[in-house]
Amino acid sequence: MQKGDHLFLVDGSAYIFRAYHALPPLTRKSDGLPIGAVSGFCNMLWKLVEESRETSVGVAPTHFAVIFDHSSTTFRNALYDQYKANRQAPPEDLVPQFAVIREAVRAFDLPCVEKQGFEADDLIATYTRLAVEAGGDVTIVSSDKDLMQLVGPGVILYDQMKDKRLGPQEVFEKFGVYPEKMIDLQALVGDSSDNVPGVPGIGPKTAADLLGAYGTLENLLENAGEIKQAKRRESILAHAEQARLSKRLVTLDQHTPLEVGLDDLFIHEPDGEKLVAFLKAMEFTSLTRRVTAKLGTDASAVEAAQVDVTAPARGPDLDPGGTPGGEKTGSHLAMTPAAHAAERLQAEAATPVDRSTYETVRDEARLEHWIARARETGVVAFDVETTSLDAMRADLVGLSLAVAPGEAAYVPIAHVGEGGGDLLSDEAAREGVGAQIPLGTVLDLLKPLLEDPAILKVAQNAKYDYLVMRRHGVETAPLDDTMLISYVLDASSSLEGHGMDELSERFLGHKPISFKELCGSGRTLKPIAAVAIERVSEYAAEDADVTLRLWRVLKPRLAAEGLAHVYERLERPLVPVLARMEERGIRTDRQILSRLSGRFAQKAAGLEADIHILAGEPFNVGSPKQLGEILFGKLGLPGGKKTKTGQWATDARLLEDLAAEGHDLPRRIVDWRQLTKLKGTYTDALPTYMDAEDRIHTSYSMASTTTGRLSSSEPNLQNIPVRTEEGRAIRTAFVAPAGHKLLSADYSQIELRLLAHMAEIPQLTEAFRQGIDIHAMTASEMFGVPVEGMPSDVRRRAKAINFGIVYGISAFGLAAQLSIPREEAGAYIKRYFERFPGIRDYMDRVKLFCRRTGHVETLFGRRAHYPDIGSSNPQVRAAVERAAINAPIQGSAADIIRRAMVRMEEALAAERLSARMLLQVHDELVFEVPDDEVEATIPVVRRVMERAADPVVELAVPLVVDARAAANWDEAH
DNA sequence: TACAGATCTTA
DNA sequence: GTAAGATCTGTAC
Repeated sequence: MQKGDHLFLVDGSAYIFRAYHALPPLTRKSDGLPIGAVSGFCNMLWKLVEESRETSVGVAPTHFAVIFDHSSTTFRNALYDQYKANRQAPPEDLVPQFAVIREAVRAFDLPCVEKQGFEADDLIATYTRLAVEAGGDVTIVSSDKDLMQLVGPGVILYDQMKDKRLGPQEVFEKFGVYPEKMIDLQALVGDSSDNVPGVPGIGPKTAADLLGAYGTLENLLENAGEIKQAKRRESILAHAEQARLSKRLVTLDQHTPLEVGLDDLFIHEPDGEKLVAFLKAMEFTSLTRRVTAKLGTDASAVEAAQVDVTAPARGPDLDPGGTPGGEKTGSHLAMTPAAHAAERLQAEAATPVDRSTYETVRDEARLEHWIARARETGVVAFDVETTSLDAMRADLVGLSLAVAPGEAAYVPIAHVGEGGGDLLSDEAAREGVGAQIPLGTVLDLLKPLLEDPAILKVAQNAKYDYLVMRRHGVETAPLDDTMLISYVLDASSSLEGHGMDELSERFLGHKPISFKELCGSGRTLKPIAAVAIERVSEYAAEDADVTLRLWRVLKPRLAAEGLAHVYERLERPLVPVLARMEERGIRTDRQILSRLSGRFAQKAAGLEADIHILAGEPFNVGSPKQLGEILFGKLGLPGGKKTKTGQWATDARLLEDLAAEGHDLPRRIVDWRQLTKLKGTYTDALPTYMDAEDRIHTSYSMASTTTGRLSSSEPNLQNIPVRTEEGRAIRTAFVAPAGHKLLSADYSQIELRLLAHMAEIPQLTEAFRQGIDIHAMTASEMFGVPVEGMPSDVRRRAKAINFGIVYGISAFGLAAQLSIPREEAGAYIKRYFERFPGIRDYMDRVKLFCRRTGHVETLFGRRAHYPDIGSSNPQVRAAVERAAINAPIQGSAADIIRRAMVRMEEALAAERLSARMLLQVHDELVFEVPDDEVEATIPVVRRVMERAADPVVELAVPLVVDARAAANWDEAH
């Protein structure tokens, strides 16, 4: 929160009573649930959100919260036991609506705040103070006079019913005192509805007069003897202490401990589908119509949500809270998400993991028992044990299940004797390990459970388990992934990763058996199938148990921290999409790679011989250490620099500079390195990944970058060469099979476009709208050179600066990139910021936000945490700041292509196209398309990609996608 | 055998 | 100047 921000605080409890009384009583839904107040509440909230957005109410909110009362007992009861003692119980038909209204607020994707032991007014007072201190403005949506004491500079009260705004002047007109005197006035007048006594015989008018004359309550009480009117004087003298007590009762607590921070109230677009699902469930047809019209959600495509207030469960895929048959968790519906999450963490951390209770399932009856238990709880954590870390090559060895914390089992399937079984027949190998249910039977029994839409399956790194099960004919769904939940919550460069062992130690305080402890490593590595079943059972069941416990701790945090949208829209649905891409793989031409390897080897050998002659002795060219000795020691070449570790630096840029000075040796070393790199990393290595159909299956990691990008490994298909001609030759080996083409579609300048949008730079936005060459435009702005006939070097420099901006530019880095003095680079940057001052403002805003909150956010709300942003080491801090500046840009682009990928399969299917997505390379998607569908596919792919930000973010710049199809990746790209 | 550092590939 | 992963070398264990 900062200057210019605007916080809206809705007094939810007052809202409820107004909605209830404003509507005809006994409005009921078809199933009999009374929903009059819910309806009124939703209408008012929608109207408020919509109107405030259109700024007719005043300034549009940047932060928003709905605040509720949480309990009847507060610190005021300790002061005065009669406080609110004569409050009447709420009407009977209103009671069940309270929980539904909290659901409504969540459906609107608005933060819903309440705290045990505190009144809504105190929370409102605290948020108001914090917002004002941060320099922001506040609109309190309420007409309660108790809140008038908060009105002041930047703080107003808004009465939605009357459409009236109350500032200090309006308060004075109404009560005869300015807001800062409201507390004293209330102390004198009292409040019969809250049982605040006040001073008998003193009403608002008298109180205002007295305060006008005496200034403050305390001054009045001290000098009450001077009051002329006898009755008034005696009453005040007699009730002075009562007035002081009343003052304490009506004074709002501006220092309530908060569980939801001010910055967590940052507003974002409502999730149309979630909201419509709720409204449909409530049968609010006219509001549904208005909402869909506004948000562009297709109501017919959305199913009504399950909102059931009679049972604590809300359906397993929405909430890991009350599961039917699970232990009592309290009526969490009445809790804030944050309180719920905190309670969960405490509960799980307090329950130790006990491996001795796990069961090894060796017959069908017991397996059926576990399946039945899973059906009772509605949630099951599972984990597959296999022969390989590579999901595409892995065979099932066993499988574990957990249905409740501490209630877990392992189902051995393909364990063999201690010898390993390599030389034995299956049957002989399985001797002596005890009974195991045959694989086919296990699958037959588990398939209905794993595919049951009503049973939530939880896994750690679910893509792996999903893929293994899919290869065994099981389409696991719905699926939650603890690794991805952790990633969404805590993506950070300095925090460790999201592996299960790590998460378990962090959140449960428990260290699970590691794979290494179970199977050894290196020379001692033993196939898991050959490890004693009882030991594997403990290990595997523990993994499922821990996964379930982690899920119970982490899942509620998503809602509490406003990250449910990121998880539900950008992570969860991508799991099966990526799994299928990995499963398909891409066809590769072994011959092309082999020919290239030969050519590279020959050329490298020739260069190596030359190098040895020029060096005067044979040495290992691949050793930078030996090379440095030769170049800068023996031959005494100039320009020797040291690396961090004191070795001679021999990187390509340095060698290029030497070559430019006319030295033969460095040139050849650069060439040799390129060839051996291409050979070693690509042409030699790629064939080892090919399967029987000559296809290569990469593995995507969804949780290993701080920004939200994917990464690819084994092999990495996101760094296949493209810049040099020899490198590009490798791309010709990635081919489409007979009758097909490869289609490559990539976003043009997506990061710069997003920068233009996010920083709101008019020149850049306009240039993108008109389709102007952005680097030439930048050069023209900076150097005053007309775009027509611009020298290529001028454009090149501008291009480097544009890239630099996205990377959080430094003079040092730009100087290195352009091989110019640092002073010159610094001058460029200065000039750039003069021409585009909005960029500097934007960067400052991002840094400030990060400093305040410890994180930055993408357009879609994904967070990247930078705990070291406040480092006292200027170099560290500058590096973190650059990362923090880059993350929202890189991350928003990553979010956009994720959205495109999630929507792509359905869009293609809807057009009856059989194109298959194979690869993602950050801003590019590669498809395999039948020859005769290429023409029809291109517009569909482009449309999905170009509209991927809709409807959550309306970009000020167009997204442009270039798409081309060809027989191989090089020609398509 | 395991790990860190240097180097090079991509967006 | 951002974000990744793979390979090779050299050294520590």
